[in-house]
Amino acid sequence: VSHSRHTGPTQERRVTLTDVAVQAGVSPTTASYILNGRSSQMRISQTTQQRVRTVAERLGYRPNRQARGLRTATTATYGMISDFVATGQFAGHMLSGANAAARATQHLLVIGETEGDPESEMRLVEEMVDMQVDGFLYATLVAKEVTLPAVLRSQRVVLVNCTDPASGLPSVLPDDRRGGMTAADLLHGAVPGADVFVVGREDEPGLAGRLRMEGLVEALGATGRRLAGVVPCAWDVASAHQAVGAWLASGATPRAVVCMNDRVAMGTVQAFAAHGLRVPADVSLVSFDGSELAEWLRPPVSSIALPHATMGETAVHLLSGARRAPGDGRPTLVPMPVRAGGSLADARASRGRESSAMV
Amino acid sequence: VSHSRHTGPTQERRVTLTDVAVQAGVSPTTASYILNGRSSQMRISQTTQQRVRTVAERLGYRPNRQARGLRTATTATYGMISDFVATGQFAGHMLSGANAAARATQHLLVIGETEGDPESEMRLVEEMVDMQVDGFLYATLVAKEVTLPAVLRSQRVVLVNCTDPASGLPSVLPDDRRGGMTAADLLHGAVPGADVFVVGREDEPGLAGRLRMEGLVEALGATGRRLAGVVPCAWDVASAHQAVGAWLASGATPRAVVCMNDRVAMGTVQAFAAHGLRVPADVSLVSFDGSELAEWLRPPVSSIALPHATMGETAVHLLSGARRAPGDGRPTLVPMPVRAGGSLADARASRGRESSAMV
DNA sequence: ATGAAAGCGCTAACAT
DNA sequence: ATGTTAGCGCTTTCAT
Repeated sequence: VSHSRHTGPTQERRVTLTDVAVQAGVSPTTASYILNGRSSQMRISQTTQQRVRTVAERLGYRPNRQARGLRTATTATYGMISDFVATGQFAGHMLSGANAAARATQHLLVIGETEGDPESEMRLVEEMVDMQVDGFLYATLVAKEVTLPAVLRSQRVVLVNCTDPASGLPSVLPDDRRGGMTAADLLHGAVPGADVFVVGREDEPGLAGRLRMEGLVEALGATGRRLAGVVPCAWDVASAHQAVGAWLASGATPRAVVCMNDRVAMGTVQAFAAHGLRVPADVSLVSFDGSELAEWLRPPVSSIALPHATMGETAVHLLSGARRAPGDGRPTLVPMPVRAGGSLADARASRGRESSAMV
Repeated sequence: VSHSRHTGPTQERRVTLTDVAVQAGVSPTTASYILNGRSSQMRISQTTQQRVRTVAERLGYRPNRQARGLRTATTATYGMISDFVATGQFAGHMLSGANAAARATQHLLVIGETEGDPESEMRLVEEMVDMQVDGFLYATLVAKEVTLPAVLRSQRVVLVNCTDPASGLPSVLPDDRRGGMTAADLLHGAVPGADVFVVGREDEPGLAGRLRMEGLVEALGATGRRLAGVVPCAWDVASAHQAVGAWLASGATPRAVVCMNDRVAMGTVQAFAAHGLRVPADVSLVSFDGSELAEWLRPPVSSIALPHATMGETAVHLLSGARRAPGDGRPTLVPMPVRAGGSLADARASRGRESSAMV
């Protein structure tokens, strides 16, 4: 090995497979087989294997992924196209889950934020295709139906938090319908007889509102109840605060409320506080999202969580594992776990203490 | 063009540079120069240029980035190593800013979440080095001093939201010190004579607490005031709620408060409400972070924002532009903009109306 | 049980 | 003003 000239720093050349082969006294072919763990099918002697491995280790050999990729037309990377990654913590959780799952198969994640711009989206996808990512995650901030951009049609792709029903492409969605049922069950457990109200418009953009409502109504029906009413408002703090405030001012005295998301829950809690309604003593509350915000409220609000991390993971598994499942087309639904807070009355406590000791 | 056999779908081969060259009747070299916009220095005739471009367009030619990369030891990607991307919305904003800046130079972003595990971090970096990313962004959730992992020493790298003082490596940090001064100024404008209190421990992990405090004290001093006191608590909602509650219960009647972050502000506001203190009529409030949470509080809290998106952008510019600025070693400080809420008293209104019309 | 040789698609010296 | 040639580092078919 020649030394660099004494001017300037040594520009270390990376160790190549050939370097290893030469040092170990074998051909690159042999070295390649051994280092890729295919030596058994090739019947290479134990001693040679050991020698090559040792040399590789000593030299600190690391394969050049571009060279390998050029040969195999793969990259060990997945591309993730998302409309919004800066808004809320949802994208972060999805990314986190997807990243973890990708790591488990030695893959890296390339990301791109489109900001909802089709032009930008197209360019992003094209560049990722050019670099030969092994597959795409196509994610949206809000759960909804989409039409997959044309450039992605010919790619291996899994939709996350969205579906393209027409295409039958694999997709991963939160199970909002069942989530709605869970909400009903939780309130039933807390305030058995009570009328149930919903805060938040059903027809907010996206699938969530409709599905949660469906599940809620169905579960209520199963125990012979009906939805007592909806306080319509946009799914944000200020709207909920205002709408619930007006509702209470008009004389409402709710005992069981479902909030369409945690921001709505925050506005609702603010309005309750302003009207002297105590949670959960006077009114029980359950919400959706499972964000940190729910924990921060007084009392912490029980929330049915959007399982973004799990969705990210699941999507990557779909992408990597299962040989393109026989295009059954039905979305993979991920259950929404309950993040328990203190916003649900303890039915046992209010019904009397016959059944359990005090806590 | 030959058709595929009638069994199975057509496996379209990608158009290569050679395809274009052949179709245009030139050599790959010529085509390469033209399509890379270097035809002028090579003195290639206008007609040839036009012809090649047309053919490339017609064939839908797209360069194979791995092939190019193998040749140039380049990838047009940056690697971003972050400890936590799922926690809070900060990582999302940084990613978003970094992504936007990277896009502007045709670069893609490869991300990796280490979860604070050095082992995982090392592997992530190694894999990114193997794929020959053109540079690294090394980011932390909490602003702090770090020691750059050894594997990254030899790489082009910019630290984001952290510094490695010993190394003199380029880094980007929020200007928390000046942010502290801004807080003092805002309160001075709102309740000129009032004693100023801080909620939140100064020695929370990370640089932010100390710097904000420094700036605050300095700015107070500049107008002949002192910090009236600190309500020490962890930087989260529950701690702040509890600590401020106890403080008020002991008889405190603050008129000007700085909260160390928006979660602390939330707890503080909750405690104020519980004690009948109105914001901003009774007490003025300013906070740090500039998160959505601040907007959601009643009233919205004025917050000095962590400029994560700008930091991400800046870091990418540092990485791509400036030929490794003469290792001056001082961090690039990004200003923290004020996100105005309604938590600051209007001093003019309370002092009388001589100076301005009512709004 | 191992090696020679070809080639992935591109760029860049070096010819003309 | 354009073409020839070599080679980036790896995998893989085919020989031996």
